[in-house]
Amino acid sequence: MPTIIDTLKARGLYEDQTSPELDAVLQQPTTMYIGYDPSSSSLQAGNFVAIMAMAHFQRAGHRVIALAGGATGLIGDPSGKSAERQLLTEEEVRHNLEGIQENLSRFLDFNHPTVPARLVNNYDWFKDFTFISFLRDVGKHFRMTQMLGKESVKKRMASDESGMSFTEFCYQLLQAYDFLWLHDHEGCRLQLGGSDQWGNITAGTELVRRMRGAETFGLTIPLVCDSQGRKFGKSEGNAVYLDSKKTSYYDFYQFFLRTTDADAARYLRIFTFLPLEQIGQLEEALQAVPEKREAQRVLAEEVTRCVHGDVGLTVARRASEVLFGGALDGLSLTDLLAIFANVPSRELPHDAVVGKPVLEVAAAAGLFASKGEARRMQQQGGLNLNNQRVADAAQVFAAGDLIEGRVAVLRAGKKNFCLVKIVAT
RNA sequence: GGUGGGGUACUCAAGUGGUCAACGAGGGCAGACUGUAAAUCUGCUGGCUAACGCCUCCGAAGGUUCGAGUCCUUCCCCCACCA
Repeated sequence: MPTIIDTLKARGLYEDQTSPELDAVLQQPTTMYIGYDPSSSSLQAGNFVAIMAMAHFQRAGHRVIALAGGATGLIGDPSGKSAERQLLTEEEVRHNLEGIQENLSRFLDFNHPTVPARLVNNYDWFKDFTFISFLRDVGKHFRMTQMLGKESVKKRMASDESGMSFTEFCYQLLQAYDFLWLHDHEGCRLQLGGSDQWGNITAGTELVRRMRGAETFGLTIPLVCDSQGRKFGKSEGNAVYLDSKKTSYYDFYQFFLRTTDADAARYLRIFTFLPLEQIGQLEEALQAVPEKREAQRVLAEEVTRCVHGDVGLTVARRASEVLFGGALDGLSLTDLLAIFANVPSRELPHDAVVGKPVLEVAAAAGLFASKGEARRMQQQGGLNLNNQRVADAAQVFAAGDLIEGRVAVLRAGKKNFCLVKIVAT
């Protein structure tokens, strides 16, 4: 019978493991955990890879624990960072944890009859830990040479401009202790993480071995990049979030729909639960008739449905059809509002819109940061009103441009839409 | 605490008295071509302005000067080594 490791490998979710014996251990249901950084109130598409790996574990009958780094988030992980990072306040972290919990609930079954997922916060076991007892009980088991030998530490020490603070240096102790705590209290034997977490994970297995004489394991998943080698999950310079308040259904769907051919099949394996045979077929279809973009479409639909449900998918799909369909003429106000419910909009008084230059309205609506930016965009032919190019810089917003006297659709470039709604003054 | 090196726009990075809203590269955005792809080509990338131009900007605050990113003083921060 294929193990969870075989599944992960086949889907491109496997990078490395600490010991070959892990394969045998995973023949039995095992408790594993993965840590999330609460530096944002919503998980990003970048966290997606880890979440999928975790979901595969749960589907394979293992017990999964999501660890929110409420305490470690107050310190900051130096791994993969070139510079010291900003510290979050305790309130910020608390707020962010709530959002993360909500995000995770869409992938993990917290009510599973036999192996319900758990969410824990390491602040709970760190908050009453005193510095002295931590040094005595935990610090004793760490050797300086090993700590200094960590890749994340070495890199920073060798850097000309960044260096590293004691606080960040201690991060690995905290993460190692997490593993120990979960081992003791939850019977956790495996930590999963991104490949940049290798050093922190081995610090944990090492600590458990020294203090408890027990063997624990680590498994890393690859850092997913696009075919250009760029880190996955950035769109127009902004991260793609799982929270629809931060990234709309529409933008979320579009992000996946715009996937490059070269990445489509790989993303399908990583980000969906579709059977590998079906993905193989989509891959062939993409070769044969690339312009149909079938693989991208399925990818966008699957992922959007998983994260935002059927409702989110419907909204995103309808908006996409309309926005890439041409003229908006036949649409009623009700339709428009429904379609654009999830697209950025701005409410403006009638007087600030009708009779004003379109450029000014576009800037006021928040489509551009300044009038100058709006002008540049217009000059380059990238400004559209109701899907019609604004060719004249001096064009004035006419009353007739308002659909049913209430809304108008502004667009910058191909894909940045903004709905202007008129409010009564 | 001492010595040396740094802090310039989204990032990297030039710039050592005027020609600097600040070279260059990357990134980003837009247009053309396409398939909402890739590649390619072109343009844009501090604010206000139709434009002339005005304003803000080079870690912070003062100062010298007709004129300062560039010189001086003090302060803050980062890095390395030493104590």
